[in-house]
Amino acid sequence: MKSKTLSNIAFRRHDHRRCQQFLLAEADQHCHSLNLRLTSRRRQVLEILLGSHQPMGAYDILAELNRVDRAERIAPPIVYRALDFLLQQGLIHRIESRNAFISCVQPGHQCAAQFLICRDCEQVAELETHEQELLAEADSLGFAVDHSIIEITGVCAQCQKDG
Amino acid sequence: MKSKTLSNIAFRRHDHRRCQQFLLAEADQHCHSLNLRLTSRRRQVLEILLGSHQPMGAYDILAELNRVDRAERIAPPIVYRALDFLLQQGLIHRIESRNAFISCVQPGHQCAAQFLICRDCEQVAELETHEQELLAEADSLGFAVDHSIIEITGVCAQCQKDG
DNA sequence: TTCATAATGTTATATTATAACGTAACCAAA
DNA sequence: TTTGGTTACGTTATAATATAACATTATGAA
Repeated sequence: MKSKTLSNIAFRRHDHRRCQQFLLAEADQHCHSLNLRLTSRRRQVLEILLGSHQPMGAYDILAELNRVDRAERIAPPIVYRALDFLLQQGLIHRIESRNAFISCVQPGHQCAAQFLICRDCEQVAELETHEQELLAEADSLGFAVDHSIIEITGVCAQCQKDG
Repeated sequence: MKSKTLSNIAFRRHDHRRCQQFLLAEADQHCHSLNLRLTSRRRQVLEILLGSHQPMGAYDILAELNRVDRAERIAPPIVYRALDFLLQQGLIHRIESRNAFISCVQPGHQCAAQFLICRDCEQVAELETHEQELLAEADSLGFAVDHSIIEITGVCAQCQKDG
């Protein structure tokens, strides 16, 4: 239990709206500084994810878009393209074991993230710890790492109490 | 780089047939000792996966079943059920980031496995290392771990040479 | 043999994701 | 300010992955 940065926002109280605004501003700045376009669609999808702090499926996001914008009938590729962009920029993560997406609580930190996923309340906590050992190990095998996925499923403290 | 057990079978030469026979025998024994039935369907699916040492999609397995058994027309649920059984017994793993399945090279070792996935040759190496720190961390948050997924994507040494 | 259970088989359908192609917005250079 | 290249968006259709629901068959204990 050495250097540990815990960001288990999902499992704590916090000022949701404020957090959301802060992360949106960070996203704006990130894209602006790289001369990338955080278009209204992309921003809209990011806002939806930020409004949740829980993983959402692509089709959940789609439904939300269509709920808000009742005139249009938005189709899957639009959502998937926005998600791809946000993933590439490290503004969101994909939870592989859930086919779902969640906003990143620490954009710009290289986002080699780890998740604790409660199978009861479905909340997800994002950790940011030393995975150096693991990566060093890959390295010692001559394996050039692009991307790592660490997803730990179980039952969170709250659900254990409630259960 | 402390205690390391490397089983990157995919990235080494080995006697494939012998390895396959050994793992099948282990599976038989495992199920027998727990009074579980490694039925012919389950065994058939395991054999297909053992014959590959690479991840296969459920529909790849399905196609293989239908290729072998030309009389029948096997449907998806049959494959998924066999896969579920084999997963529960820790005889195979699911690679979440690929929607694919691969035989476990160390059945019975609790199988908290980690994978190095080459995005070039698509080979997968299974590591078995200390993920104790990570699990200890989850524990320190009061999180009761069921299952952990660690999947690292990149380029293997061989493909770096070839590339 | 009979019954309960577990496993398999079958049909239909749900869920997740992408291919392919056309249109609109953006922006730099003429 | 047009032109043309590029990037993003929109649309239709369909591919790939997975499961629900229910019928049938096999297994094994009473």
